Amino acid sequence: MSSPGPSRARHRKGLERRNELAESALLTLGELGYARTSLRDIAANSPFSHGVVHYYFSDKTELITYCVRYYKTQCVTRYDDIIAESTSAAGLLEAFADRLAQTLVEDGAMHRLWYDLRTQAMFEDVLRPDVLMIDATLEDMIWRVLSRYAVLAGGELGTDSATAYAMLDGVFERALLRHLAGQPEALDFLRERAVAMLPRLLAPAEVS
Amino acid sequence: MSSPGPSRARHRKGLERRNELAESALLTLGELGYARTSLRDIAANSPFSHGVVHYYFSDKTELITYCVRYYKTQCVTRYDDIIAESTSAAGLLEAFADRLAQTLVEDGAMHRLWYDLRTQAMFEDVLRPDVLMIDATLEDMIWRVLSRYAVLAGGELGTDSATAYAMLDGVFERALLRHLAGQPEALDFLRERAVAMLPRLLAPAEVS
DNA sequence: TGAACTTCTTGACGGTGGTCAAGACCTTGG
DNA sequence: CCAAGGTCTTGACCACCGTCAAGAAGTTCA
Repeated sequence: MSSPGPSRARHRKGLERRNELAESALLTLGELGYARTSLRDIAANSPFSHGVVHYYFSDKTELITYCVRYYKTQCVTRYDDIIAESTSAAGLLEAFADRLAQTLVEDGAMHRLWYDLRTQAMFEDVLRPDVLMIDATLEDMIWRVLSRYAVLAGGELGTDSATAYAMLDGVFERALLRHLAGQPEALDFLRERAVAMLPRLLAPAEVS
Repeated sequence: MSSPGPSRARHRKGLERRNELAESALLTLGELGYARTSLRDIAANSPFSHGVVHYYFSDKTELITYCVRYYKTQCVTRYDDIIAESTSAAGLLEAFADRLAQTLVEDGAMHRLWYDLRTQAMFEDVLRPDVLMIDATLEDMIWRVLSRYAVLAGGELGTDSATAYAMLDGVFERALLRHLAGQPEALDFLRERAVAMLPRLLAPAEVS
């Protein structure tokens, strides 16, 4: 055989390299965006040269989709400690809002990359399965927070997880854009709106 | 002077050509997305050749930003007739939800282009001013619907326009992605969630 | 040590994209 | 009719990108 083949590289310590490349790629993608990131850019921000990508990945899209899947592992447990440690509804509300604002600042590049990939999935079919899978995972993550909040607040949730996640995500996406645009009030907006939104997602006591 | 200069082309009937090119460009952009659309693609979907773009636009980014601004004129009045014609809260709710679902299907390409551009604005500074301006316009558009709904429902609005727009936009964006992914239930999801959301944006009578 | 295999680098190829310039085509006014 | 200027096409340029192949460098094991 002239080439070792990607199936070979997939085993052994090649998996470490794949993850290593994925991490470098995610950093570059978060900085430049999906469209402007080339394989040479990714390799330049890694300890390797540009040719090595085709040793561990057969295709550029395979690298991207692998990165997308790898990205998921970085964010699924972002609020789980808050869920476990909070003992009151107000405390969870505060901690959740703070964590939202914190990750928006610290992981801003990753978040905008996620929005970029999710939007590209509207154009490219190949990205859709992975994007929808991650979106469902994020939805579950938020739903766990809300469920815990409902228990602590002593109420029932009046919304499904899809709607709750979509609404919260819309607020977060807006805050991210404003924050990246240099508007400092975006952080307080996110915090305040998150605090105000969660109680409203509980089922109302009386229906008019 | 060797070239007539873009400032010359900006006057006279050149403005018609600019709009003509912008319309062709928007169609192509909506089909391929911002990243994969080249000037040659745009020209191919227009009555002109690829060189004419640089006669009316100095730069690719100038064409894009012009397109973004031109795009605004297509969507600002999308719900104004509903606002004017509705006579009951329930009627407005129904008409608004139907219109949402209708434009999601009919103008799907334009909507995903809008989300694409808004996301690219997180990476490229040049796009930010226009994107933020259009976002504010859309926010106003939604706010007009909500204000009218509050009047017809005989209540006060319990949210600011930024939050209301962000939440509704999150639901719409989700429905669009699912719709483009071939999930037929996305349309009903959008309709139902819109109908359920608007009443909740009114100020609650009692606070627990 | 040295052969076999894995891993990585280098350099090249075809294709595409933004940009520009030269000239053709068309319109207008004298 | 012709000249002048506006409008558009054609073709080329250079840079960049994905891809691949040939071989160098490193590793493993008898």
